[in-house]
Amino acid sequence: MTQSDRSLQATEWDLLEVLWAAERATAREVADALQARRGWAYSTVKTMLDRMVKKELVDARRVGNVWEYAPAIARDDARRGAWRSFVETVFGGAMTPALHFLANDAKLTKYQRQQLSRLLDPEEPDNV
Amino acid sequence: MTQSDRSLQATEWDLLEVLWAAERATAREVADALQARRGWAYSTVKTMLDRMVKKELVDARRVGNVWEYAPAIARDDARRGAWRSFVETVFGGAMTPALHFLANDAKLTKYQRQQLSRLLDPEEPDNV
DNA sequence: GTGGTAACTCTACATGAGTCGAGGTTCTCG
DNA sequence: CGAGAACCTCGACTCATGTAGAGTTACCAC
Repeated sequence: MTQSDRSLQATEWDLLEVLWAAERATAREVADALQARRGWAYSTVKTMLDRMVKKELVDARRVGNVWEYAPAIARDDARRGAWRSFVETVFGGAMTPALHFLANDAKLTKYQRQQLSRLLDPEEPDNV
Repeated sequence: MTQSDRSLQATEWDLLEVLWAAERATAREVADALQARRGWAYSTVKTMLDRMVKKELVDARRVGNVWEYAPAIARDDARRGAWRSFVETVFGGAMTPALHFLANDAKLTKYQRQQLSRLLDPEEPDNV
């Protein structure tokens, strides 16, 4: 249950990025951060934060007369979820074709391929 | 321009899958295919198809008194676009962290890692 | 205690996705 | 030709997302 199914919206990622970076932040802080790079008004950010609280994507707590928000989900979990849902919608959930695509058709540069390859086969193949 | 920016919706993938598989199909055929696996009514499918025509995701042509639809974009292009937008929203567009994630945190099975590794390093490294 | 300022709440509206039902048009075949 | 079936068009409704202004409250400095 909770929120783990529905994958995040692009804007939700934006908000969460700020929170992951800050650990926690007041609505105003988040708003300022996003005001800079997205031009959103305070109330826009506040609304989004509150809606995300309802979805259990962020936690809110009142500190004095100010609201403080913190991410309710871990970035890695969010990323895994996004990857899962990517494979799900784009490849009908089939991992093999997805990997095949990445290796052959994703238009990675030579360097990126090497990089990925190296990451997959580390010199010291131990710690699982 | 055209549609290449906005990434496809999950339902749009469903519709397109049918069209990619069939090369082209009448509204009714698409509707039947999706009726089976999704329970959508004919008019639902028709509406979606027509909206997708407007977005230039599919082509439509009248054959006799029936509409025929065909994909307007290639599946591989759609997949590349989806991958691009995945990296964009989930990793802020940074490919390196994205690859790092895939190699380390995506919870691939050992077999899948091997598979990917093999795909990246083919025996015959020639035809670019 | 009063004004100013920062923060908050509430309500609202537009757009897009998702979802049809009702009713009109066109074949088709007896 | 007439009845049914098959197909299509239109309008419509709900919910989520994106976006924010206006008005209200809380707090601080004087």
